Amino acid sequence: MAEALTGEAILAATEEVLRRYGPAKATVVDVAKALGVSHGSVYRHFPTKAALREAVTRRWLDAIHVEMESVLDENASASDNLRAWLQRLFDKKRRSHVDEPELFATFRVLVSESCVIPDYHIGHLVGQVARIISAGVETQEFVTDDVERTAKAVWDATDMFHHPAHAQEWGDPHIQAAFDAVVSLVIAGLRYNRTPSAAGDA
Amino acid sequence: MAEALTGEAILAATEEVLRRYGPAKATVVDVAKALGVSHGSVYRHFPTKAALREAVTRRWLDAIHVEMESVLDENASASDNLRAWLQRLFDKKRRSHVDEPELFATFRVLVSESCVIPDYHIGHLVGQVARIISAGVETQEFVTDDVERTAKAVWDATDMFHHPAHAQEWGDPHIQAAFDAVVSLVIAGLRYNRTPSAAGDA
DNA sequence: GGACTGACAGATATTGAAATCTGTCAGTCC
DNA sequence: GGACTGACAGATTTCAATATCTGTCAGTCC
Repeated sequence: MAEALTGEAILAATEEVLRRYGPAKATVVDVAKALGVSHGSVYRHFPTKAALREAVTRRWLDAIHVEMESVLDENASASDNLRAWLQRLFDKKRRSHVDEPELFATFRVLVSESCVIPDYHIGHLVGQVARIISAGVETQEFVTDDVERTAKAVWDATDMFHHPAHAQEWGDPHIQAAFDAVVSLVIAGLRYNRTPSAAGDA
Repeated sequence: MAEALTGEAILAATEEVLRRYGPAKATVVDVAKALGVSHGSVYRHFPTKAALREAVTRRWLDAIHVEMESVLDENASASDNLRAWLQRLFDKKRRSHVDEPELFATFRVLVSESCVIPDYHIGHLVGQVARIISAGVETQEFVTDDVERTAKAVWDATDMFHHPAHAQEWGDPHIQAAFDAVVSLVIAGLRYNRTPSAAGDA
């Protein structure tokens, strides 16, 4: 007998099968075949095909979360940190989409298959934005009375630069200019932001 | 013989067929059947099925453009005008999506089928935003050195409240709060906005 | 003579039978 | 005894035959 079948080995094989066949064709039988076991064995470690795919997706997203953490620079201004963080996220997604379109599409499908994964991913990244904004509020660079709410607004306002539904627009030669314009507008807004109830005054 | 077959009659029949059968099933033969003519006659007025669909779509979008014009109030502040305009657009799209999901989906498909229609639609609406911002700059309510560029940034920043790709999120009970937060952030940014080259200073 | 028809060729969509896949579980093997 | 197998039922997918649709055009009708 070879080494024992581990959840980790199954995850690696699943990712490989997904890369090779894409999300529509990758089957549990393929994964088992790649591992040289029967597909019944895979079900001993993961209750369903959906759970297996979700585990692969979560592992992939966690790597992105860690990478994004490393962008923050304690010595930089909050504006610069926010701009650099957003730029890094945009660059990562855009490059992934341009350089490996099939792989990008595969993970796009995987993320959208799950009900909890998108919330998990977005919640984590908005949390990072909130930390940047919070630091800016402490240095009085930014003004806001609700950091969480404002972080979500920044996330939403930059949506077209991270939401995969807009991936096709990321190839446009003017996309970087559009990104710069939105981020400048958002950062200007953070310097003097009010809640809607107080924002009507001219 | 009945009255002569007009382009207008064909457009009306096409819209009716699209409403009834949806974009995937609606055929030129159906349109001809609805008009009591052979499908060859339809091709005397429109060179292709795509051209026919595009004409229907353009007529539909033009009605929206006219409606949006009527939101502007010369006596209101630029902030109020911008907020009201964006809110109206959001309400229109959201209601259309919630009240008549099939019809909304149909026109969503029609718009995405054409290469020129989306640019036509977005160009027109961004032009209206530019006029609102321009008025705000004249009254010194807003600050920007490039109205067109800023108008596009406002459009992009509010993307998730008008782009049909986000329609499914419009049913979320918190969506209005998210809208308010983004619009407040954007309007705050318009009051003190700079180009990226000058935006790095803290 | 100009608006319309209807048959046609090639392209596209539909359908249902056959193949494959998911998830289960009694049984095998060390 | 616990990890694994492989046959199985029901659900899903594939594929090729069949039907329909698009766009054309010679011919019909007023």
